Amino acid sequence: MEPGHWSSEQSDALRDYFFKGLSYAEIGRQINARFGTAYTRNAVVGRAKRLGLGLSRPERMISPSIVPSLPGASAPLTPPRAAPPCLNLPPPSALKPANPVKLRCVGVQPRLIALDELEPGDCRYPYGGDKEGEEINFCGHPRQAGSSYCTPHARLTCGPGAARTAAAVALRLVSAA
DNA sequence: CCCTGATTCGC
DNA sequence: GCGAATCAGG
Repeated sequence: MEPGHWSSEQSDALRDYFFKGLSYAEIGRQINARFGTAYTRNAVVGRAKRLGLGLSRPERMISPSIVPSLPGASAPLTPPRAAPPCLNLPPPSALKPANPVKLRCVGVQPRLIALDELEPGDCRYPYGGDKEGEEINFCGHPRQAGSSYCTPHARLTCGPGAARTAAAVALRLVSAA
């Protein structure tokens, strides 16, 4: 895939991901993973803005700016998501305090390759298998050289004190090509 | 420190 | 038009 020109597929994917609410970085990773491209989040952002997506967004993370809150009378509209009561509050007690391997990788679309279908070079990040006896599938995205995981999962796995050298990053680009 | 989005600037 | 560099906030 020759960079420099966004295909309709990629633009569509970009729109889709963006509309879905994914962040630019996640969109970039997704598109990169799906199309084998190497778009950075900047590229995604720039493309999105030029594409006109920058204007279409009900509300983003823009919080501090113009708050038309007038003192006195200001409640013309009721809160959109006015959930009746707050009864179903899942206190920590009911929830599992231990969240050992809860995936934070939002936006990563695992192919959920079974073990026997898993090919060498596929990311071995486990999906499922939370319960004993359940089948464990794997991410299946192109894994990075020297790692058993793809880029997003490698980031997740190597949180503290993991060997993340600049060479690995460089290799990533090479292997991705 | 990490992340995020948004803009600017050079190609 | 494209993307990296850069800025600015969380």
